[in-house]
Amino acid sequence: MASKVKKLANGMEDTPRGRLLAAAAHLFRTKGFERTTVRDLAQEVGIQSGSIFHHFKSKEEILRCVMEEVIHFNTGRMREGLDKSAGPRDKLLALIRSELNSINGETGEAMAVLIYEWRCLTPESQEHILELRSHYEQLWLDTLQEAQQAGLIAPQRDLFVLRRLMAGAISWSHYWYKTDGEIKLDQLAHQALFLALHES
Amino acid sequence: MASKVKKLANGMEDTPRGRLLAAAAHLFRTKGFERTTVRDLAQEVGIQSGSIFHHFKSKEEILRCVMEEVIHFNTGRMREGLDKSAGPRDKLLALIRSELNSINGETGEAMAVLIYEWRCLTPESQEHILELRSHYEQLWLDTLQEAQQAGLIAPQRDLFVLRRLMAGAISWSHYWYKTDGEIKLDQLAHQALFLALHES
DNA sequence: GTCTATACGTCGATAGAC
DNA sequence: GTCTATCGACGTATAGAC
Repeated sequence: MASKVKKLANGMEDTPRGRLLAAAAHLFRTKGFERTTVRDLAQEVGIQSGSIFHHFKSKEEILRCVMEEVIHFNTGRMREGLDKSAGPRDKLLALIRSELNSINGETGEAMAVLIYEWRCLTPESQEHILELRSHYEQLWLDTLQEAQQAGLIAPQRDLFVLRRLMAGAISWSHYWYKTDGEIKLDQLAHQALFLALHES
Repeated sequence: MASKVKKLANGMEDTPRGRLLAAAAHLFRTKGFERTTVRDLAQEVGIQSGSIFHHFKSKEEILRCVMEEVIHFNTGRMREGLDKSAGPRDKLLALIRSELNSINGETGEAMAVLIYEWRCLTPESQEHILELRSHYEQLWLDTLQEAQQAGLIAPQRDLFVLRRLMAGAISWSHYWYKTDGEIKLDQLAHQALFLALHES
C-alpha cells in the first residue's frame, strides 16, 4: 500500500511517477531488483501493473531513474556541506558526514540500490551513471589533496587508494549501523575521520 | 563449458558436486543469483538442468554451500597467517593481507557472492552462516585489542567500529582493485594498515 | 548419476476500452 | 492515466526411463 512508503522526499515529487520511484527504491532495496516484480511495485502505489508502463518504458528504466535521482540529490547536499566548512579538516569531515548521511539517512535505500543493483543496469545505463558520479568523486580527491598538503594526512599515503578505502568503510556502514543505536552518526563520522588523519 | 571454470581449488573437490559449486560461485558472482538459472549452471558443468537436483535439493542450497565453503577455507587460512606472525603490528597486517587475499585472490568470486547475495538466502540459512562468521570476527577483535594495548591504535578509537570500517574498506576493494594493475596486494595491505595505526 | 520431457507458476510487457 | 485481459517467454523443480 502507498502508506507504507515512508517518505517521498529527496526530490521525488508527489506524482504517480514520484511515488513509483519512492516505492521502487524501497522494494529494490529490500527484495532486490530481480525479485521485485512490476506487480509488487504497482500494488505498493495502488495501481495495476499495466499502468506502470505509461510512466516508464521498462522496469530497468525505473532502476536507472532511482539511481539518477539519488546521485543528483546527494551531490547537491555534499556541495552545500563543503561550502559551509572552512579548513581542510572540517571539509573532510563534512564529506564524511555527508556520505554517511546519504547512506544511513533518508536516501539510504536509494543509495543501497545504487551500490547493490549495479549489475541490473544495461551497459548503456551503467556508463551514464558512472559519468554522473565522476564529479562527486573529484570533490573527494580535491579535498584529500588539500588535507595532505596541510599535513593532516601522512605524505606516504596514496590518496586514490585512501578514497577507495574510505568509500568502502563508509558505504559498508549501511550493513551494521543503526540510526537508533548507541552510536550517533556524528560520532561515527569522527571515527571514520581517524581513518585518514595522520595523528589521531 | 566446464573448461571455463578456472579453478576448482579452495577445498572444492573435482566431483560433480564440487564442479557445480565452482561454477555457481562464478555465475552467481558475474550474473547474480537471481539471473543465474539452473540451466546456466548445468550448461557450465556440462550436464542437463534436471541432473542438478540429484546433488542439491534446491538452487538456494547451492548458494548456501558456496558460502559455507568459502568461510571455512578463509577462516583456516587466516588462522595460519596469524600463527606465523609475531607482535601485534604483524598480526594485524596478517589479518588485513589474509582478508584482501580472500577477496581479490582465488576465492574472490565466492567472497563476493557471500557479501552480495546475502538476501537470497532463506532466513534459516542466514542464521547458519552468521554463526560460522562469528569466530572469524572474534579473531579480528582480539587482534585489534592487542594492538591498542600496545599503543599502536589511539586509545580514543572504538575497536568495534574500527573493525566494521576496515571490513568495509577491505571488502570494497573487489570493486576497484585489479590484481594485474600497478598496485601490489602487499602495498594495498600496508595502505589499509594505515587506516588503523596511530602514527602512520 | 544423467538423461528427456514436462508440469506449473510467474514474469515483463502490450493492446485496447474507458 | 488507469483499467482489464492476455501473450509468449522463461523460471524451478519433478517424474521416470536408462
